[in-house]
Amino acid sequence: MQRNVKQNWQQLPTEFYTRKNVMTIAKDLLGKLLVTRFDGIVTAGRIVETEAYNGAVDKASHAFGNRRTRRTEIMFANGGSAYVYLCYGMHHLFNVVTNTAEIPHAVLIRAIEPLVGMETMLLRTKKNKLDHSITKGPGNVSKALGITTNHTGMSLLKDELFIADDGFAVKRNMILATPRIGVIYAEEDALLPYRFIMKGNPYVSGKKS
DNA sequence: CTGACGATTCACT
DNA sequence: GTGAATCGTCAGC
Repeated sequence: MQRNVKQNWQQLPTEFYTRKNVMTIAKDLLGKLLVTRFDGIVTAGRIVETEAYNGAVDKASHAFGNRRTRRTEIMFANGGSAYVYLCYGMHHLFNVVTNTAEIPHAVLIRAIEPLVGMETMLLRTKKNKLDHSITKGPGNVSKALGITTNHTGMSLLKDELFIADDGFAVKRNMILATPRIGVIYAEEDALLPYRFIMKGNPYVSGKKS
């Protein structure tokens, strides 16, 4: 499998995550690499779809109204940690905690384009063919990269689970902002353009292949 | 302790 | 387009 892979990427520093505007961070995460190195096995992909969750004032956020529970506690930590939770009893959704302590911002990574460790991704997802479905949608991203709720709270500044910049340049006209997926319960906040996608990328979730 | 439900996915009509 | 799978979390009693 993938061991000792050459790293021409630079891990994002804490200052990337502690910024105050979560929509800006969600946009800046497009084009970056989400990397896992569990048991020495590297898998990575380029982020092509994200969603911002704007903390206490966002009805779509688990931390709306500063609601603190065992599950959401990590969102109140300083930026740069993982928030992973179980959705529908079977899907592990990976989020990046942002802003400083006590401000529960987060960015959901909804899709990546596989770059490193595709064989491992195929094993984890029990697929035998590398098609777009392997990392399209937040549940599939976590499955392919081996991320589970056991990783919630993990620091993104260490070397098991992190995000990196490989110099890939994302131009403004490559990005599209849309309403978020699956948050109709959020009433007026459901329509906010807090979802960011790389225009035309085949790994972006939603309609068409 | 109990029940309702979800930041989803996939197979099937 | 519709519905099942599947279980941790959380509000309410």
